[in-house]
Amino acid sequence: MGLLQRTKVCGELRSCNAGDEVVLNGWAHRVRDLGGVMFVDLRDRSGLVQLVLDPSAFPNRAEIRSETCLAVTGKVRERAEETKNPKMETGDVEVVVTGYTVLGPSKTLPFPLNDEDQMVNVNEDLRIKYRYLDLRRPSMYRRLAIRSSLINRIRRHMEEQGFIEVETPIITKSTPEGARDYLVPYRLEPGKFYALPQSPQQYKQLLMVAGIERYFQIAKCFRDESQRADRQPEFTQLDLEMSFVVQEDVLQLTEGMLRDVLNAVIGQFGLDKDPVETFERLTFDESMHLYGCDKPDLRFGLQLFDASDAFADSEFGVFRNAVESGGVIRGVRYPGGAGLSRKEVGQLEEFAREFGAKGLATLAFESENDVKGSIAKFVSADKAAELRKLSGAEPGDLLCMVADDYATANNVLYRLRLEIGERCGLRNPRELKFCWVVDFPLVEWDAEAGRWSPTHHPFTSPKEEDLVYLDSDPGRIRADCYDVVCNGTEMASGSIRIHRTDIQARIFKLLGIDEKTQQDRFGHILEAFSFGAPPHGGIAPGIDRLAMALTDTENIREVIAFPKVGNGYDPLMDAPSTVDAQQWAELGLRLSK
RNA sequence: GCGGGUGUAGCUCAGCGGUUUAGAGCGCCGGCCUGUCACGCCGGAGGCCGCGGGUUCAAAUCCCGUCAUCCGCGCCA
Repeated sequence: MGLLQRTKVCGELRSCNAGDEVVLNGWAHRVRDLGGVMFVDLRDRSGLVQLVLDPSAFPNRAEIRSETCLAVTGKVRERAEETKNPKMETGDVEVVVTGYTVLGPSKTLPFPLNDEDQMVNVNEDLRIKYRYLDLRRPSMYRRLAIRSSLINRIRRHMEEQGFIEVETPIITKSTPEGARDYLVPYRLEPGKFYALPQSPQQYKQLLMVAGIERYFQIAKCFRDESQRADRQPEFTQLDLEMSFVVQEDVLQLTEGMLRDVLNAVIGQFGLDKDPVETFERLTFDESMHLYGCDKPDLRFGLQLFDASDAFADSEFGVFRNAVESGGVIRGVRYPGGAGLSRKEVGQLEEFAREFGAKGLATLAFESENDVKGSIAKFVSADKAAELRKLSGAEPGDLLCMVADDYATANNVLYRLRLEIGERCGLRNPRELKFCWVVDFPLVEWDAEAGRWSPTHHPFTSPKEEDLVYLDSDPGRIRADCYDVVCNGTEMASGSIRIHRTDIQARIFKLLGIDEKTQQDRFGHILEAFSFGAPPHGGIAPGIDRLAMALTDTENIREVIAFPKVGNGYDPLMDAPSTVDAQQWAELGLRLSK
């Protein structure tokens, strides 16, 4: 007997189908055997519908258990009014079963699939080990469907804008700058390795030399670095590159694409999100000054304030010394924080210390002119008024201040601002607040290595007007480099690239990459640029992170079908795994132990 | 590499200022039940308390180590 194939899907059945003879395929989501009558909620990807079985007709009905895969024939019936279930989409009807076939019996499950409340706490490694079960949950299916729609709409939008998708190699060349590479041994010449791409960066620039002009790719990228809640060893980016453009062109195209696509997905799935609006723009310097970081969460204000001048002549030695030695006094306002207990303020200070603060000075505005807190005795009434003006503090607020070098103070206050925003519930969960951060510095000083290192990558174009600082003050050179930030998370990063070999040579020199290294690592691309390279630039938005933002998930694993756990291990496939002796031999490898 | 959390029944958790037989809910097995929709009722099985060592008359509980996992720092051009 062949497969009894469905004529309807579970989730589509309504009162108007009453009387229809139907065949359904799906899984037993819940089973309720009352003795004289048995109910089964049958689930397929469209939803649930209730089956009714007459026990006398089905003596083997006990074989229908949770997650048994079934083919069912039956007749749709409108339920009696008092037995309708308004909580179910299909709750007005039920299917009276005339026959069924068990397509696939199921063992007892390792965790319950029919209780989303309990599922939120199930061990992640267990969920991932049994991902094929985990993905049966409607909430997981929905996330994958949202991701699919996101990717499809991106592809459509990009093609409409004249881009073509080009696949670039997964097995390619190691580039030791930046993240650690995943390496693949080369069988024919032991000791040589391919690498998996950290991004298709060099290929897409070669495609510009190749005259493709508008390239994109839904690209898998690989980085062998330690994970976070929003970082996996392999992830997906919309990689794109354009020729004959300036920074503004890339910004316009990217913003238009993201807004169109995200708003369409929000509409299609009825997501709990307000439409994405025009992106704000901040320079890197502004962002650092106002928010202490290059990825500000703009869902709330609480901009940092700078009280260095106010405390330059302070009686408070710590502050005065900090300013005298070139540091800063910066702070953030904690709305309503004046009411915090001594212990709670201590916890805030502890929090600040974790990120490098030497201490946390606090000043509570109990009322208009009544200040308390760790530095209150050094703050005159005039100073208090000045601070109130600087910080925007109102009665009941607490000011948290840090004296340190600019970078450390910013880092501490960046984290503290987010913490305060969280505690005060200032984030609107419906909001996807996008912004551009532009004008990043080209290079930053790597104290450990004792040299300049690229903020983005070595092909990033410096702003022409800043090239005058190349020899005198490289840290002052700004780049045509830009990030998309949403709700405090970096969503995309891009730049205009260097297409002139003379400028590229000067940048390599600045970065301390000598002639030989240039040839070994980048010879192919440098030569390519000598054959009429067009000006070009691009960007790469992270698909996983966009999917996270849309689905309100805190963890990247929730939007990836088959993720790895924290140490890069895959409990489902049991990878990485050992390989047999012959494979070692073929690759000319042995363990040095 | 570092810091913090967690690890007890198939799942989620309680117990952890040492003590007799380690508990609950869900699930599972058996029985009853004709309108449930987290069905209900009765009964039952199920535990190297992550692993190793130590302290103690006595350890799930205290100490040390170790492994796994989660979150974060470093790292992620």
